[in-house]
Amino acid sequence: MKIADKKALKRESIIQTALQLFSTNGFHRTTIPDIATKLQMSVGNLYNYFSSKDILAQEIIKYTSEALGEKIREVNMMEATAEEKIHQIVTIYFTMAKEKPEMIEYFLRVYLSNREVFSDGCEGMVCVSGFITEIMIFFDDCVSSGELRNQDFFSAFGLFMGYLGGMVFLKGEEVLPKEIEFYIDDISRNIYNALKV
Amino acid sequence: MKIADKKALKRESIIQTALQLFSTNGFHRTTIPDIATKLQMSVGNLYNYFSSKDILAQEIIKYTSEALGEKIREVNMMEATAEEKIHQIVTIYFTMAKEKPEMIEYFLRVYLSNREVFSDGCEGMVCVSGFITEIMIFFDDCVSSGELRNQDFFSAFGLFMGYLGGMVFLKGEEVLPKEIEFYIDDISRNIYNALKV
Amino acid sequence: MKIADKKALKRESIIQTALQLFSTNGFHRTTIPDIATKLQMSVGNLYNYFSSKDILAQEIIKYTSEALGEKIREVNMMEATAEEKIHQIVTIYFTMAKEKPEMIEYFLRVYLSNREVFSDGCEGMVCVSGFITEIMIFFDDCVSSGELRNQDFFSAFGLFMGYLGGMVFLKGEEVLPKEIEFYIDDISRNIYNALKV
Amino acid sequence: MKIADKKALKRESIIQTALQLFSTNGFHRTTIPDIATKLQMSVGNLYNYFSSKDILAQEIIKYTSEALGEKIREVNMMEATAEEKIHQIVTIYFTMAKEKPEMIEYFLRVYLSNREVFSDGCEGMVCVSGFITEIMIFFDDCVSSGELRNQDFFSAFGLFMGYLGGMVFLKGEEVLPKEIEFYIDDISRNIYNALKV
DNA sequence: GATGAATGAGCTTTCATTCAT
DNA sequence: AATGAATGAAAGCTCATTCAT
Repeated sequence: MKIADKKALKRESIIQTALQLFSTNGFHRTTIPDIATKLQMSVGNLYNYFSSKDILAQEIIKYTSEALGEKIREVNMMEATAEEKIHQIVTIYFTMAKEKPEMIEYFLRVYLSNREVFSDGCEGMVCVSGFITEIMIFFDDCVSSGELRNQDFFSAFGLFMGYLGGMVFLKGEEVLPKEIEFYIDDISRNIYNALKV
Repeated sequence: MKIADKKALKRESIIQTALQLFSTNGFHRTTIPDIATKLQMSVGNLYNYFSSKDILAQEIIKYTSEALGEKIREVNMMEATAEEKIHQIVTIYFTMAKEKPEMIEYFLRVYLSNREVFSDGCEGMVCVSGFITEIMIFFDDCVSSGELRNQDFFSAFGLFMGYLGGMVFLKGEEVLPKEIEFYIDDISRNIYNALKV
Repeated sequence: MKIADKKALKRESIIQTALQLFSTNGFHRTTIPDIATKLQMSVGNLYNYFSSKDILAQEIIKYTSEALGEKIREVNMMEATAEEKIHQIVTIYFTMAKEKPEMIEYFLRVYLSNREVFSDGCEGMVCVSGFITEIMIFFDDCVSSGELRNQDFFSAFGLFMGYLGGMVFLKGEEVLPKEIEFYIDDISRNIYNALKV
Repeated sequence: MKIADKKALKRESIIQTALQLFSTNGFHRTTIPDIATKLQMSVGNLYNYFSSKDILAQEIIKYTSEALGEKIREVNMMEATAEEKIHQIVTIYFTMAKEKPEMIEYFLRVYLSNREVFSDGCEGMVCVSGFITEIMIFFDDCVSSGELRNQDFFSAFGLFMGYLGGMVFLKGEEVLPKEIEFYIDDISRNIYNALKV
């Protein structure tokens, strides 16, 4: 294997390990030595891959945003009604929150919660464009097809993301009386009703 | 003035000053000396009023939750349709986010974002019950009157709070192309459509 | 009651309360507010009686030394053999350690353990002379009567006090397999054998 | 030199410096920056070797206990009568108290005097077992050989340690009219008389 | 590339003491 | 005499980052 490849591989393993630790314990409660220890590498060497803790956090959000965007892209490419697509997206989101929660937790617990960390390098939404772009495509497609009402994108985006994020937050707080999947149908219906023509 | 009153007054002035600093700079970036300096009091004396930084943060969220709950209570007591009430609540929320942003920012940037701080003393939603109770009353009333569909409370609550919180978050990130008031009508309509019978 | 008497009474109640708290929790772990709270008086007023925490500690050791000296004085006035008197003193010491442990604990845990506190005002043994004097009298009497060997006083004093203090320390550490009374006979005998002619 | 060796060496130099400062100035009057400054190292780095001030104090007592036990072990291996061995132990103890006083001072002024510090990690006598074990061996040997009376170990141990410790304490208080060596013969004799058959 | 010892500013919290009332 | 709010220096500890090896 080429050296560049090895480096890329290690880079990704750092991202994944840090993603998990940050999601589980929070950004400030996770130290660079924690991450290095879990990776069985030295702190000094970790700094050869990411020049600061903040930069690492920023790379993780880009990575995560791409990965989530990828999932939505699959939905966008499906032949399906808007209603079905909404149901799909909600299902993906909640299933992920349940089975591989790191990414969504990272969004909620790290990205949204520690804005200082992202203020220099991820201004606006540049580090999450991978994900937002796909939502935008979904919305535009459904407006074009006449299934969803034409309205300001952010009104729709806020509904989608705020709603889903809020539910996962409530789940994290353990205040939801039922398992998160239980809410899929209700919520998909609410979103569809909100946005349909 | 009675001593007890003076103490209560000072207590409240601490809460308000800390609320502002925490909202603006974040919990971890605000130090106890920062708060004391702004209040022109000594660090030690501040600890006579709140026994730790975490406790202070918890008292602030209770205070804030009461204040927001109070606003919603007024809506609950109005004679109005569900649609009008939703519009009212959205208006209140966005107006507050614009004109007195500390409280809503505190919800988003301190309470939701630093769960460790609230995990011991504000488990579940006990410290925000003042606010949640009113939302619950609003929802129950509108279901009883046959205006809103009867569904799991959390499905509705997540929509409301996630949506509104998400929009204010986007505003904070300065990604919204328009002023926040611009979205009031769209969002009220979306929420009403989502929840109506 | 005269004012001076009332003051003396309050002074003594402060001494006794502080004695108990210092013995139980240690000098540094007991705060002036702790003492004031237990006495239901204000810290400011407490300072009207004792001008500093160190001064208070010094007054307590004088008080305690007098009280323990008083007990030994009673033994000194008894008609009894040296062996019997030794047994008496050991019994008094251990009984006290068991039933009213504050004073002996104060000796061990406060006086002996926080020398800085006593270095300015209780140099040498001036604050415990009440107690030492009686031990000295006991020893001189028994030497005069030909029952104990004539030796340097400190050789004898160190034996007595080190031995008894050491046993109570071991008791405090809960390493003694038996109750402290169990050791009275052995220890009295050892001391007597050590000192007899 | 290997890195591990260097680390062990530094660890020991920390122990010795801290031992000296704690003995001289007391545990609470010695700060971590004091120790670091004297060692010409940073506070943070000191914490790489000992995770807290309490842990450091505990490691010192183990180290000290081993060192003192070693000295007693040599006596235990001598061919000598009980009387001679007692004289040896007393001589060792007092010589040490005079010439390298840190260790014994540490026992008296740190270990015995700040029990809170040792209560979590050095319960009972686990951190001083190196020393106690040797005293126990000494005592058992002399009982087996018929030279000392068979009695509860703690009765004998308390005599030894309380007595010697008490004398060194008196020395520290500068109340002894003579140099400490002066008392060796008297005290050895007293101990022997106390314990002999 | 890899190591991990070293740095040191910065944090929260404590508490003896004072003093205006 | 009595109050207790106020002071502020000082402590233990953390951790992102550096750099000699």
